Amino acid sequence: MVEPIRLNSLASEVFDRVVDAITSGEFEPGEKLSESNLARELGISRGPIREALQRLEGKLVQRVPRVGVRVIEFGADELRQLFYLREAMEGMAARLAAENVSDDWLAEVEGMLGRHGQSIRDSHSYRQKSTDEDFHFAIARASGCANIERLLLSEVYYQLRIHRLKSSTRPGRAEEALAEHRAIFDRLRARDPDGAEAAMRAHIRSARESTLSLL
Amino acid sequence: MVEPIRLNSLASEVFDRVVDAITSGEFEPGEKLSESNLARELGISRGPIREALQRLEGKLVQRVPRVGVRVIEFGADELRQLFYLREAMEGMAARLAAENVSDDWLAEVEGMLGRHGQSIRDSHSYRQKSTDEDFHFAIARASGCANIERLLLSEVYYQLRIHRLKSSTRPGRAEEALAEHRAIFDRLRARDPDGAEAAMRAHIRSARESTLSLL
DNA sequence: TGGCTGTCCTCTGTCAACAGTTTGCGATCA
DNA sequence: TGATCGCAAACTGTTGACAGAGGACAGCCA
Repeated sequence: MVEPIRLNSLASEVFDRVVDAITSGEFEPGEKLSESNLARELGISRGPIREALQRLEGKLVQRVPRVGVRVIEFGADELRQLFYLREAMEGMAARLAAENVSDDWLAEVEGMLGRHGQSIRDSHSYRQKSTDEDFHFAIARASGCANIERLLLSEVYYQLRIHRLKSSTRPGRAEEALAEHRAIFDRLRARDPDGAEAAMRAHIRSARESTLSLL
Repeated sequence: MVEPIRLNSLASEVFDRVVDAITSGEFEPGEKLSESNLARELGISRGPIREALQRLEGKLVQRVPRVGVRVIEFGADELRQLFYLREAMEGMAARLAAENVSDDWLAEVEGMLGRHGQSIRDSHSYRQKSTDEDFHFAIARASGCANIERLLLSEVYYQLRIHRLKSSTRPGRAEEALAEHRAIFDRLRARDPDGAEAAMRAHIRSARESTLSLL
């Protein structure tokens, strides 16, 4: 079988690069992103740059008409509101997932949780490396609700990554979070929608408290 | 005080016009929107058109790379998922609003509900004319959560309008909805977050059932 | 007759350039 | 000395043009 030729548009390429640059801290919050400069640095014209920056608007950057685009700034208020949104959407995702999950999915996620436990015992941190390993993303996928999956990815998780860049987690929080994940998983395996939503919302409230108490 | 000069960008103008055209039925679901054609018809270049269409991506249109943009098509599945998202976000909005609302806000919304009641007695329909008169939008505003307000507006309400274009409501649904709105309002006035969220979610589930049963 | 192929036209993705606006800096004046 | 004004540079919003890809249609071959 022949490999299909991957013809990413320049705009998508720029989009990915800017997301990486922002979520890795290369571009700092509040920093101005000039279309002309980016175009010069990347060696392309301003069109694709404009397109990529516009796709990021409201997610990772803010635009001021006739002035330009800056990396979003993140205060305690914004962070709290982000957790509210997350609680609402992920709670619903967990509810829907509880109605949908297959035995295969449960087995896979159980393995993931086992690896997470091992990782914590090794390093006492709980940083997910890839989205495939992300428990929350797995539930969003399993919800079968394309809207929720898309919005969580594009509106919530990107912004969360910005915050995680410059904040540490409370000692012991990793173990707590894993225990809460196991509680959610337990309700998913029991196919208990109410319980799954309640467990997920409790988990996210707990993460919110833990995060905000450190500011 | 001098009125600030309103200098809308062409892209915003096009955005508004395309939203109107789609939500009013001038552009039908599935119809292809050609950048070149729109540019010719509106007498401007393709840049602002591209920008406007891109802002609508995922909301009212879908883009296929190298092919173009079509008006989003709306099946029963998509509609159900839209109601799930709505239930999650508006439920949370009602909860937050119950913690935030001022007496002034309550008085204003009580007046709005009174007008809605009158409108139903007159015409037996429950079509909101403007967003200012929209009960749900008022709650989203009152939540004080900018994220939720923005996403409800841009992701949910636009799509709902498409659906309402070509679907009738069950006889008697208007009265039901108003009664449910009053129940939500009652919990808001009592500053009861749990009750407000529960009432809102019950209302949206009820709307979902009523809507889907007609397909 | 049915499917494949080549051609033409239109459209999207990208680029380079122009006009008007914002911003920063230096000069001017009280 | 401090604030204001004017100018120049840089940037955004917009335009028109070009290259390559997709789609329609007619002609060709089995």
